[in-house]
Amino acid sequence: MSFSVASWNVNSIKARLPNVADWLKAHGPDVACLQEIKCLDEAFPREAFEDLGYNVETVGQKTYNGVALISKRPIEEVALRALPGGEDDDQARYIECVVGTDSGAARVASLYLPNGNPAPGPKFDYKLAWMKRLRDHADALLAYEEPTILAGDYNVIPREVDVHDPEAWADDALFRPESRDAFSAIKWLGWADAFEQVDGRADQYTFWDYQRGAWPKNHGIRIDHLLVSPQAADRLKSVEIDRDARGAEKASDHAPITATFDL
DNA sequence: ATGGTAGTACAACTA
Repeated sequence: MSFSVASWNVNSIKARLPNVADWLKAHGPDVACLQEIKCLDEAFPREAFEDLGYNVETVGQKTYNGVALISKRPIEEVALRALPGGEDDDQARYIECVVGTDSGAARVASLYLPNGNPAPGPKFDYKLAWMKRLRDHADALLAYEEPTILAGDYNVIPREVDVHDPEAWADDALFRPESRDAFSAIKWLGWADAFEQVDGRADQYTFWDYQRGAWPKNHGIRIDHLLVSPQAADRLKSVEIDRDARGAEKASDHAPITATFDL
Protein backbone atom coordinates (compact mmCIF):
# COMPACT_ATOMS: atom_id res chain seq x y z
CA MET A 1 0.00 0.00 0.00
CA SER A 2 1.34 3.39 -0.95
CA PHE A 3 0.81 6.67 0.84
CA SER A 4 2.41 9.87 -0.45
CA VAL A 5 2.70 13.27 1.20
CA ALA A 6 3.86 16.42 -0.62
CA SER A 7 4.95 19.77 0.80
CA TRP A 8 4.85 22.91 -1.33
CA ASN A 9 5.13 26.60 -0.50
CA VAL A 10 2.94 27.95 -3.31
CA ASN A 11 3.45 31.69 -2.63
CA SER A 12 -0.24 32.69 -2.99
CA ILE A 13 -2.80 30.05 -3.94
CA LYS A 14 -4.75 32.59 -6.01
CA ALA A 15 -1.71 33.41 -8.16
CA ARG A 16 -0.66 29.75 -8.31
CA LEU A 17 -3.93 27.85 -8.81
CA PRO A 18 -3.21 26.77 -12.42
CA ASN A 19 0.27 25.51 -11.47
CA VAL A 20 -0.94 23.66 -8.39
CA ALA A 21 -3.96 22.11 -10.11
CA ASP A 22 -1.85 20.93 -13.06
CA TRP A 23 0.73 19.47 -10.71
CA LEU A 24 -1.88 17.61 -8.65
CA LYS A 25 -3.40 16.18 -11.82
CA ALA A 26 0.01 14.89 -12.94
CA HIS A 27 1.34 13.66 -9.57
CA GLY A 28 -1.71 13.23 -7.35
CA PRO A 29 -0.17 12.76 -3.89
CA ASP A 30 -2.52 11.40 -1.24
CA VAL A 31 -1.89 14.48 0.90
CA ALA A 32 -0.53 17.89 -0.12
CA CYS A 33 0.64 20.33 2.54
CA LEU A 34 0.56 23.87 1.15
CA GLN A 35 2.12 26.98 2.66
CA GLU A 36 1.82 30.73 2.05
CA ILE A 37 -1.69 30.45 0.65
CA LYS A 38 -1.97 34.20 1.47
CA CYS A 39 -5.75 34.28 1.75
CA LEU A 40 -8.56 33.93 4.25
CA ASP A 41 -10.28 30.54 4.58
CA GLU A 42 -13.36 31.79 2.70
CA ALA A 43 -11.19 32.99 -0.22
CA PHE A 44 -9.42 29.64 -0.68
CA PRO A 45 -10.47 28.04 -4.00
CA ARG A 46 -11.62 24.85 -2.30
CA GLU A 47 -13.91 23.70 -5.13
CA ALA A 48 -10.97 23.47 -7.53
CA PHE A 49 -9.35 20.93 -5.20
CA GLU A 50 -12.56 19.10 -4.34
CA ASP A 51 -13.08 18.63 -8.09
CA LEU A 52 -9.69 16.84 -8.12
CA GLY A 53 -10.82 14.50 -5.36
CA TYR A 54 -9.32 16.25 -2.34
CA ASN A 55 -10.76 17.03 1.06
CA VAL A 56 -9.67 20.53 2.08
CA GLU A 57 -8.71 22.09 5.43
CA THR A 58 -7.18 25.54 5.69
CA VAL A 59 -5.83 27.96 8.29
CA GLY A 60 -5.86 31.16 6.30
CA GLN A 61 -4.81 34.74 6.85
CA LYS A 62 -5.08 37.86 4.72
CA THR A 63 -1.99 38.85 2.68
CA TYR A 64 0.62 36.79 4.55
CA ASN A 65 1.24 33.21 5.69
CA GLY A 66 -1.62 30.71 5.69
CA VAL A 67 -1.43 26.91 5.40
CA ALA A 68 -3.62 24.23 3.88
CA LEU A 69 -3.79 20.46 4.09
CA ILE A 70 -5.62 18.68 1.28
CA SER A 71 -6.16 14.93 1.28
CA LYS A 72 -7.59 12.30 -1.05
CA ARG A 73 -7.92 10.10 2.05
CA PRO A 74 -10.60 10.87 4.63
CA ILE A 75 -9.61 13.56 7.13
CA GLU A 76 -10.61 11.80 10.33
CA GLU A 77 -9.72 14.67 12.64
CA VAL A 78 -8.37 18.21 12.47
CA ALA A 79 -6.17 17.86 15.53
CA LEU A 80 -4.76 21.40 15.67
CA ARG A 81 -5.22 24.70 13.84
CA ALA A 82 -2.26 26.38 15.56
CA LEU A 83 1.01 25.30 17.13
CA PRO A 84 0.50 24.95 20.90
CA GLY A 85 1.99 27.52 23.25
CA GLY A 86 1.33 30.64 21.20
CA GLU A 87 -1.37 32.51 23.09
CA ASP A 88 -0.28 35.87 21.62
CA ASP A 89 0.67 34.45 18.20
CA ASP A 90 -1.95 35.26 15.57
CA GLN A 91 0.03 34.15 12.49
CA ALA A 92 -1.49 31.29 10.46
CA ARG A 93 1.38 28.81 10.26
CA TYR A 94 0.22 25.35 11.40
CA ILE A 95 -2.48 22.75 10.80
CA GLU A 96 -2.38 19.11 11.91
CA CYS A 97 -4.77 16.39 10.76
CA VAL A 98 -5.25 12.66 11.13
CA VAL A 99 -5.95 11.02 7.78
CA GLY A 100 -6.93 7.47 6.95
CA THR A 101 -4.50 5.12 5.20
CA ASP A 102 -4.85 1.58 3.90
CA SER A 103 -3.06 0.31 7.01
CA GLY A 104 -4.81 2.56 9.54
CA ALA A 105 -4.08 6.26 9.93
CA ALA A 106 -1.29 8.80 9.73
CA ARG A 107 -0.90 12.16 11.40
CA VAL A 108 0.19 14.91 9.02
CA ALA A 109 0.96 18.59 9.67
CA SER A 110 1.45 21.45 7.23
CA LEU A 111 3.71 24.10 8.75
CA TYR A 112 5.22 27.41 7.71
CA LEU A 113 8.12 28.23 10.01
CA PRO A 114 8.93 31.96 10.33
CA ASN A 115 11.65 33.30 8.01
CA GLY A 116 13.37 35.26 10.79
CA ASN A 117 15.19 37.89 8.77
CA PRO A 118 16.69 40.27 9.55
CA ALA A 119 18.81 38.58 12.20
CA PRO A 120 19.38 39.52 14.89
CA GLY A 121 16.12 41.29 15.73
CA PRO A 122 12.52 40.71 16.82
CA LYS A 123 11.70 38.59 13.76
CA PHE A 124 14.62 36.28 14.52
CA ASP A 125 13.52 36.07 18.17
CA TYR A 126 10.03 35.09 16.96
CA LYS A 127 11.50 32.40 14.71
CA LEU A 128 13.53 30.85 17.53
CA ALA A 129 10.58 31.00 19.94
CA TRP A 130 8.38 29.30 17.31
CA MET A 131 11.01 26.60 16.86
CA LYS A 132 11.07 25.99 20.62
CA ARG A 133 7.29 25.53 20.55
CA LEU A 134 7.66 23.17 17.59
CA ARG A 135 10.28 21.18 19.47
CA ASP A 136 8.04 20.80 22.51
CA HIS A 137 5.10 19.72 20.36
CA ALA A 138 7.21 17.36 18.24
CA ASP A 139 8.42 15.74 21.47
CA ALA A 140 4.85 15.26 22.66
CA LEU A 141 3.81 13.75 19.32
CA LEU A 142 6.45 11.01 19.56
CA ALA A 143 4.65 9.61 22.60
CA TYR A 144 1.71 8.68 20.34
CA GLU A 145 3.98 6.20 18.52
CA GLU A 146 2.05 6.86 15.28
CA PRO A 147 3.25 7.34 11.71
CA THR A 148 3.56 11.14 11.75
CA ILE A 149 4.81 13.54 9.09
CA LEU A 150 5.61 17.18 9.84
CA ALA A 151 5.80 18.71 6.37
CA GLY A 152 6.48 22.28 5.46
CA ASP A 153 8.64 25.27 4.71
CA TYR A 154 11.02 25.19 7.69
CA ASN A 155 13.06 28.19 6.51
CA VAL A 156 16.16 26.34 7.76
CA ILE A 157 19.11 25.16 5.65
CA PRO A 158 20.26 22.10 7.61
CA ARG A 159 23.73 21.49 6.15
CA GLU A 160 26.49 23.30 4.25
CA VAL A 161 25.79 21.05 1.26
CA ASP A 162 22.20 22.30 1.17
CA VAL A 163 23.16 25.79 -0.03
CA HIS A 164 24.98 26.76 -3.22
CA ASP A 165 27.18 29.33 -1.45
CA PRO A 166 27.42 28.78 2.32
CA GLU A 167 29.56 31.88 2.89
CA ALA A 168 27.00 34.15 1.23
CA TRP A 169 24.30 32.79 3.56
CA ALA A 170 26.36 32.72 6.77
CA ASP A 171 24.52 35.62 8.46
CA ASP A 172 21.08 34.81 7.09
CA ALA A 173 18.36 33.69 9.51
CA LEU A 174 17.89 30.55 7.41
CA PHE A 175 21.48 29.40 7.94
CA ARG A 176 22.61 30.91 11.23
CA PRO A 177 23.83 28.44 13.86
CA GLU A 178 20.90 29.19 16.17
CA SER A 179 18.42 28.13 13.47
CA ARG A 180 20.35 25.05 12.43
CA ASP A 181 20.88 23.99 16.05
CA ALA A 182 17.16 24.37 16.79
CA PHE A 183 16.30 22.22 13.76
CA SER A 184 18.89 19.66 14.74
CA ALA A 185 17.52 19.56 18.29
CA ILE A 186 14.09 18.55 16.94
CA LYS A 187 15.63 15.77 14.88
CA TRP A 188 17.59 14.46 17.88
CA LEU A 189 14.32 13.95 19.75
CA GLY A 190 13.76 11.07 17.37
CA TRP A 191 12.64 12.56 14.04
CA ALA A 192 14.20 11.82 10.66
CA ASP A 193 14.55 14.23 7.75
CA ALA A 194 12.91 12.16 5.00
CA PHE A 195 15.21 13.53 2.29
CA GLU A 196 18.38 12.76 4.24
CA GLN A 197 17.01 9.35 5.19
CA VAL A 198 16.66 8.06 1.61
CA ASP A 199 18.98 10.33 -0.37
CA GLY A 200 21.07 12.92 1.41
CA ARG A 201 22.87 14.11 -1.69
CA ALA A 202 24.44 17.56 -1.84
CA ASP A 203 23.02 20.40 -3.92
CA GLN A 204 19.42 19.21 -3.94
CA TYR A 205 17.45 22.42 -3.49
CA THR A 206 13.78 23.27 -2.94
CA PHE A 207 13.93 27.09 -3.18
CA TRP A 208 15.43 29.46 -5.70
CA ASP A 209 14.95 33.22 -5.25
CA TYR A 210 13.12 35.12 -7.98
CA GLN A 211 15.99 37.63 -7.95
CA ARG A 212 19.52 37.65 -9.37
CA GLY A 213 18.83 34.82 -11.77
CA ALA A 214 18.96 32.31 -8.95
CA TRP A 215 16.94 29.68 -10.85
CA PRO A 216 18.87 29.65 -14.16
CA LYS A 217 22.14 29.69 -12.20
CA ASN A 218 20.88 26.95 -9.83
CA HIS A 219 21.65 29.14 -6.81
CA GLY A 220 19.24 27.34 -4.50
CA ILE A 221 18.78 26.23 -0.92
CA ARG A 222 17.05 23.21 0.65
CA ILE A 223 14.54 24.52 3.19
CA ASP A 224 11.36 22.49 2.60
CA HIS A 225 11.43 19.36 4.71
CA LEU A 226 9.37 16.40 5.88
CA LEU A 227 10.29 15.30 9.38
CA VAL A 228 9.00 11.78 10.02
CA SER A 229 8.44 9.83 13.22
CA PRO A 230 10.10 6.40 13.62
CA GLN A 231 6.82 4.69 12.67
CA ALA A 232 6.82 6.64 9.37
CA ALA A 233 10.59 6.46 8.79
CA ASP A 234 10.46 2.67 8.94
CA ARG A 235 7.94 2.73 6.07
CA LEU A 236 9.63 5.41 3.95
CA LYS A 237 10.19 4.33 0.35
CA SER A 238 11.29 7.38 -1.63
CA VAL A 239 11.58 11.16 -1.69
CA GLU A 240 11.43 13.37 -4.76
CA ILE A 241 11.96 17.08 -5.31
CA ASP A 242 10.15 18.18 -8.49
CA ARG A 243 12.41 20.79 -10.07
CA ASP A 244 10.21 20.91 -13.17
CA ALA A 245 7.52 22.70 -11.17
CA ARG A 246 10.02 25.49 -10.37
CA GLY A 247 10.83 25.88 -14.06
CA ALA A 248 7.20 26.29 -15.15
CA GLU A 249 5.55 29.55 -16.25
CA LYS A 250 4.47 31.70 -13.28
CA ALA A 251 6.15 29.26 -10.89
CA SER A 252 6.35 29.57 -7.13
CA ASP A 253 9.89 30.21 -5.89
CA HIS A 254 9.66 26.81 -4.12
CA ALA A 255 9.55 23.33 -5.67
CA PRO A 256 7.30 20.62 -4.20
CA ILE A 257 8.91 17.74 -2.30
CA THR A 258 7.07 14.42 -1.99
CA ALA A 259 7.71 11.45 0.30
CA THR A 260 6.15 8.05 -0.40
CA PHE A 261 5.53 5.49 2.35
CA ASP A 262 4.50 1.87 2.51
CA LEU A 263 1.48 2.70 4.68
C1' DA B 1 27.43 48.51 -2.44
C1' DT B 2 23.28 48.26 -4.75
C1' DG B 3 19.59 46.15 -6.91
C1' DG B 4 17.66 42.71 -9.01
C1' DT B 5 11.74 39.75 -8.78
C1' DA B 6 7.18 38.42 -7.12
C1' DG B 7 2.72 38.88 -4.38
C1' DT B 8 -0.55 41.62 -2.00
C1' DA B 9 -2.81 45.57 -2.69
C1' DC B 10 -2.16 50.48 -3.83
C1' DA B 11 2.26 52.08 -0.04
C1' DA B 12 5.11 49.33 1.84
C1' DC B 13 5.96 45.12 3.62
C1' DT B 14 7.47 40.20 3.22
C1' DA B 15 10.29 36.96 1.19
